[in-house]
Amino acid sequence: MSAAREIIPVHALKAVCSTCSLQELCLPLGLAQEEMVQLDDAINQRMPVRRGEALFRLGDAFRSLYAVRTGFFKTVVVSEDGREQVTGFHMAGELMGLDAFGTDQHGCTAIALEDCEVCELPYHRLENLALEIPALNRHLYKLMSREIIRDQGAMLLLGNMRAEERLAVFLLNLSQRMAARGFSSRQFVLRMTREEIGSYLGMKLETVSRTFSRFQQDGWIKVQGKQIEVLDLAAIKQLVSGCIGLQH
Amino acid sequence: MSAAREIIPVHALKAVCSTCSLQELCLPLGLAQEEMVQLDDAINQRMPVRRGEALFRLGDAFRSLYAVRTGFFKTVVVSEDGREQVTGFHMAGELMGLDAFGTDQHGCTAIALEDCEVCELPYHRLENLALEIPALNRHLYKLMSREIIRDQGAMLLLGNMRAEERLAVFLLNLSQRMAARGFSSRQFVLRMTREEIGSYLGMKLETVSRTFSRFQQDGWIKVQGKQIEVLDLAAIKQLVSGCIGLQH
DNA sequence: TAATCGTATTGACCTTCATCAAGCACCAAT
DNA sequence: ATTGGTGCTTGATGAAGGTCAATACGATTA
Repeated sequence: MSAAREIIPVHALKAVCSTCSLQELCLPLGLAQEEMVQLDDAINQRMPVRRGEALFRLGDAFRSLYAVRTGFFKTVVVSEDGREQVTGFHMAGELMGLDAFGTDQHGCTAIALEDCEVCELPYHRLENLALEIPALNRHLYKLMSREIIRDQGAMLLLGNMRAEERLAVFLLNLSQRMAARGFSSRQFVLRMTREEIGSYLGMKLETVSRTFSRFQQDGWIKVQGKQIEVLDLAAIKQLVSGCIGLQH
Repeated sequence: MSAAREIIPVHALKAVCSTCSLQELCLPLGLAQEEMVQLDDAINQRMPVRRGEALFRLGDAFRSLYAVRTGFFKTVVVSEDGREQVTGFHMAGELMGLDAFGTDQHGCTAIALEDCEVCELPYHRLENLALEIPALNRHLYKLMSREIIRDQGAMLLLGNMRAEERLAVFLLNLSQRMAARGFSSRQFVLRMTREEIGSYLGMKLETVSRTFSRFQQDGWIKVQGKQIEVLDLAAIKQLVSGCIGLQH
């Protein structure tokens, strides 16, 4: 990304929400054409983030929301003694920073799990625009409440489900989100380590590994390191039937 | 709701945020006097809810936010097969329904754990008012992001902590919230059952009970059914030092 | 006062998962 | 090709907490 980027004239970086393929998954969902053009003006485009880098850190001053354009992020909360909990994984079209929206500090740390590109949405511009465009304001409410519901689903998962069920929910959720972006829902690459999956699901990396192996023995999936192939979707769904999932 | 409410003249139910003692904990926090009067107009006052009744249910059409005036609520999510997860406990000054704000359906069920009174904040009025009063709009953002952070704290708790730590965090959190409302932080009555505590903390009611007993043996608290007395706050804080808490 | 129902406590036992440990696979850098 | 690093797999063992069950308590109603 980087090298070529310097050459592109600034105006070419503008006006993108209105033509962006991620519209339907992202912030401008449901805006009228002219409103979307207004939104374009409020956005800083195509900020690259390299693998391993933090886009923002817990405690940083909150200035902007970020939308993932390409790549994959994790968000984490770190406790004083260093224990780390992954609070979510974020892919193209998803917003990060909502947990700080309207406050002055970020509430988590966002780290790129591969080379990424994000759109920056400066808070003050977004706020002003939202006051002018009721549909946008309402959409922001909606995105935040969706985030709350998603977290509550995760609480249910962490509080009530066994290791097998957790991992099944995780796989299904990932598979659905891949499908929503036009990728295969049967075959995909995990961008995160076993340890990160474990942290998110409240189990140890060894248990994640063992559970993957068991799913493979049962013929439900094929695992080769980070490469996952779903062989028996029905069986996995069966396992989690009756559980509330991790919607996104 | 019922009997007594019909008799009270409507004007007597109005104009309260501006004089309500819960201001500092509730929605109008930080509003100017005149803005608060505008808010008064948008609010329906003093809706009673009897113990055991649902204020709203998961799937109900979302029409209003509710602020607890007096009493104590739990919110729960129910999975298809009937498993129930308590997602939060709510006391005076706290808002319920934020997880549905801007959407059309409630995302959880709110049940009164004792006889309660709530203020109803109809969504359409609140939305219109927020578009007029930027400070109110921003405060709504802030309340929602605080809810997200609270849930993420709960995820950390459910994913990383042992039973003792969870219960300690729970007690400390409750104690602080009592103090913030002018009640004793050393002595209070649990409004919820052991099973509800367990559901919230991701453990079984027997484990809750055993852990309470152990705390009592250690001389940290005195338990008599629902009556709790905190004897050694420092010891409890020590136990959770290094854990991210359940802020509220 | 007794009877009943929901709630709480406590014990005995068992399952699940964490922990500790060893070895392997893969990639990057020299 | 060799070395080192990081991440993954798998096994053996133990601890934490779940499950089942018996009993007690406490509030409400008969």
